[in-house]
Amino acid sequence: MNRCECPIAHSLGCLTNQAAIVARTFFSRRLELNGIDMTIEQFKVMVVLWREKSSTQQSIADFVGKDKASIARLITGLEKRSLIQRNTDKNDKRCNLVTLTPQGEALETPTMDVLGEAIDFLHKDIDPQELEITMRVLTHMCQTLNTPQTSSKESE
Amino acid sequence: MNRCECPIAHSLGCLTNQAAIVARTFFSRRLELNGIDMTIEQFKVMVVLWREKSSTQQSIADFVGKDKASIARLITGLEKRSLIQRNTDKNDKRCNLVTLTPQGEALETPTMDVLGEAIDFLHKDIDPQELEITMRVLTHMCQTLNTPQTSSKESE
DNA sequence: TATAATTAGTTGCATAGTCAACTATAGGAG
DNA sequence: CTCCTATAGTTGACTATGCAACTAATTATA
Repeated sequence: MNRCECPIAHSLGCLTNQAAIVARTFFSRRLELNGIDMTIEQFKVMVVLWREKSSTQQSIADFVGKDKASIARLITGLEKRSLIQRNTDKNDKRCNLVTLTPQGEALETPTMDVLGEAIDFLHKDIDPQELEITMRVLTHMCQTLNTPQTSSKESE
Repeated sequence: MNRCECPIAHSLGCLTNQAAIVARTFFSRRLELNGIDMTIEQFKVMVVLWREKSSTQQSIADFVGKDKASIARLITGLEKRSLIQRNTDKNDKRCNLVTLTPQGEALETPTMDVLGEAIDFLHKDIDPQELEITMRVLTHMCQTLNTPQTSSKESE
């Protein structure tokens, strides 16, 4: 049974959701097939660290758009896999400074290669102009729906 | 910090994911603001039941594209909220026939109204032609990536 | 300076998803 | 009729999410 079979798939909301699920599953399997033991969420955290080298948990949370509790648990998972280290910041003892281990650093190239291949595979038979329009519409969608919905509790 | 800030947001995969998250959050808040105590996943199950009136768990799973374990737990949640009933099928005792309670039926109109409003809000300032292209690209994406990835274990 | 407010992180709770192992039922082959 | 297989559902383990309550550290303020 096709995964796009959802009876309310005729809205952008539902369709993006289905597309996101298949994209996640696809990339996740790609990582697995290439022997990379990393979930997609952990991957996102790693992307931030590969760029920033060192970061607090809160700032990672801001980057990937999740709350600090989720990040704390993801970090714990990455720590178990020995891909990152967590150390208290000496200047601000509230903060943990998250840094890569050598193993974590070593995974950058192979992992980003898998990402590149996955993106190529996905983009290759989409008309460039239509792709561009789609990206624009989705970006617009993120911005529109991200606006707090005047529920008086996110007014700040 | 904007939720589309993910540093790898320049692929369709990542963008769809972000868009899906904001769409889910948006709709979820809409339901909440309208006093409808239902998660999005539960909502999807309800949509199937509003159409089919009665369904086995497996067939719901096929419709919404999740595995039977997920559906079993969603159904349990809906049962706790007294929106559905679970009864063994007399003709095939392996199956549970899931049916709506009066409360579950009564929620159809208000809930679908919220969905309609949410879709209108989302679609209203998107060019119809660009919307159509986007839907087509996303549908194509679902089909392309859904194909088993020749990993020799999904060969059947 | 002492108190209040803010910020970073952790933890518990509820929901959700996948996979795998399991039970019970059903249906087909011999 | 018995055995084998397939199917429906349940449950446990693991990962993930968001919210809220909590601690510890920091900063602002009175």
